[in-house]
Amino acid sequence: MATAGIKEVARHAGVSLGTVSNVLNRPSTVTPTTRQRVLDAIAELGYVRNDSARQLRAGRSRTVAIVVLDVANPFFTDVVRGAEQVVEEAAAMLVVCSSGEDRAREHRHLELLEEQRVRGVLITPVGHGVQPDLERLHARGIPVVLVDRGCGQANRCSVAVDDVLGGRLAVEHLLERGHRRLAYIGGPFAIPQVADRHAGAAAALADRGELRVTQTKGLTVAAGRHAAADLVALPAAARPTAVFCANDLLALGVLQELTERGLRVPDDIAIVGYDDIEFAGAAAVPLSSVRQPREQLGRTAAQLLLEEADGGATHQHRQVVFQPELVVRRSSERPWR
Amino acid sequence: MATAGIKEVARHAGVSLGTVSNVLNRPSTVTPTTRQRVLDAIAELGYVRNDSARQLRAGRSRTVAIVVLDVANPFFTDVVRGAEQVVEEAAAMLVVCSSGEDRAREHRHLELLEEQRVRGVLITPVGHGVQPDLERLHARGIPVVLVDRGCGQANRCSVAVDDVLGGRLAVEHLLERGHRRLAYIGGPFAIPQVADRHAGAAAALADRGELRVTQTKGLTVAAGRHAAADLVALPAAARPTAVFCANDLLALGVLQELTERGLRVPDDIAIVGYDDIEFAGAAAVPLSSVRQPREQLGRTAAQLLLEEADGGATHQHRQVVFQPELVVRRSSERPWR
DNA sequence: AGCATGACCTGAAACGTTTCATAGATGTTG
DNA sequence: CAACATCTATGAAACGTTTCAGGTCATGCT
Repeated sequence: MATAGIKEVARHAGVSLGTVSNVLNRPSTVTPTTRQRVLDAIAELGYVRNDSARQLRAGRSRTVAIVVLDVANPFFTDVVRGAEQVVEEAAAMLVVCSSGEDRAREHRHLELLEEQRVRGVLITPVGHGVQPDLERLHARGIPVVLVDRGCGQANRCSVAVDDVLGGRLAVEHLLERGHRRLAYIGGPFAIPQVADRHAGAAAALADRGELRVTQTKGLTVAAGRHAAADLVALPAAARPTAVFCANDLLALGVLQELTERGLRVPDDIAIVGYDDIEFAGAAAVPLSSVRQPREQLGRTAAQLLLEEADGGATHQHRQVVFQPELVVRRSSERPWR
Repeated sequence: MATAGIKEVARHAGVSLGTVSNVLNRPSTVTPTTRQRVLDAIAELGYVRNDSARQLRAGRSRTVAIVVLDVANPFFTDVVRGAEQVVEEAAAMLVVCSSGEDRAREHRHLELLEEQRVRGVLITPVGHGVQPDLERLHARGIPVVLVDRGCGQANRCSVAVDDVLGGRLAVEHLLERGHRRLAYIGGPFAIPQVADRHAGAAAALADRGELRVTQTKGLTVAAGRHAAADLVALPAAARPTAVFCANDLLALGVLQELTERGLRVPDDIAIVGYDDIEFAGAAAVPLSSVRQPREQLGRTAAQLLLEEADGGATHQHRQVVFQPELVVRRSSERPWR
């Protein structure tokens, strides 16, 4: 099934190689008659461009890559959707790779992408130190945009969401509803998001109330149930009246455990989660949650990337920080008492 | 930043072009001394293979594509994860495209993939009729494996899950728990999955009970709440004692609405969902659900694809059908009455 | 008629690999 | 020592495009 090339098309249409190429790439420079003859030949032979050859000649490809921590994580799938929109608009192709939080896999992916001479890479890197892989890509002229990670230096573009602000929004809302004994559930604190959300919460609270911190081992429903069990065990007078969770999964776990142990949400304890995943609004008690502009994160990242890829030297690196937004639902709606 | 090629490496190491290529592709045929010299040169120049050139020469690429209906759908993300495992094991790359249920986008993706001369395509096609696009790919020698769609003809590989069996499992479970008045909630019936699950349910029930069917407009939480409202309106004596939903989202909606209207699950009404999404087990009342082997679907599809791509003429097309599995949780656990 | 202009088309060169027939060197055998 | 086998290394050819410096020809101008 070895496919016909431009050469055969040319012979078939009785024109030269260059003319066929012109029909394909600069149709206006070819006489309508000739053009039609070529197009007919193309249709007849079922000719399909060979992208490898085209790229080889061009020196770079028309694909953009996005490397996420986990393809199955709803946060990233939304980011991917956003990026997809922009990339497709630019007639390019988005390839999605997932590192699975594994440095080695991330490395392998980046190697392959480099061999493919991709136009650019959107990435949420594993870990936070220096990123020799990314430095190398950049040095090779492949633009890199950090996603959901700020970057200290100004030598790169990045898009992120202000997690400190997110924490602040949640706590300000709870204060405003009259809560004074709050709890923060989240962990491990090595994850910057977890630490930032806490920092924002603590700062907002200042000395207007107390914040009980429960560190969890992960951001899962199970961890949430576990942490909630501690709260239940407290004497009612000392028990926080509202819980802010680093994540909706934790919040769902907390909700589940509290309900099961006979505490009512929001009557006995209010809950605010983070991420506003699809199921936050569909929970037994619809969850208040801090929403991140996920698709927009992806769109903006892709825009910055294409801008850098096309703009070349004139490009100014930018660090974009989005603001999260609090979505209030039943789990924290009513004023306390 | 135009990168050094094999040629520069050769000059730098004082050997010929072919030798460098040999070091890269058949290291054993090169003397250790020479090999080392070449490797040093490669390291020093920061040489990186150019995949376009390699592919051009080879005539085919090392990437496999998967085209799904929606990247953000948990079902597909799991399928992708499965496929990823197999493809990466084969030192190939998986590119994920999403058609967004849109024929035109699907078409565009397939065109691009064809231009890239991908090694093969895993696809859940939009719609169900004949697929000229797929025929064309196949005719061009690009293997195509259908995912989550059986295929009548035997001229293709496919992997799917037996939805009729899934419906049967759910209803048999409910019968066994003593339920006799059942409801099926799902729609639109134009979706084969919805129709098949219903068919299985109806067949399993036969004349052992009655099945009230409520058609929904979609498979969403909102649709579930809406459908549940109808049930609540029924006089208690006529009300089904158990509901089987075509989908977990529907089931979550039903659960939410029933709870809100004062009906207890599972005491007043039992629920069985379908898909066993992550949140099924984390719902207010953990949901029983029919689980599909999603990752395995992806793995098997990828295996079939690679087999076809490598096996060439000797390849036998296969239609694999997996069996779903019922996961019983609190929403339907207890015997009725 | 002579010439410049433009419109259209041509074909060779280059992109960076891999492959393969062959040359050269070294070792082995009778 | 000749003949032969084995092991390494060589460099030209080919893969399918795009680009670009020209070539050809009709047209309009002087």
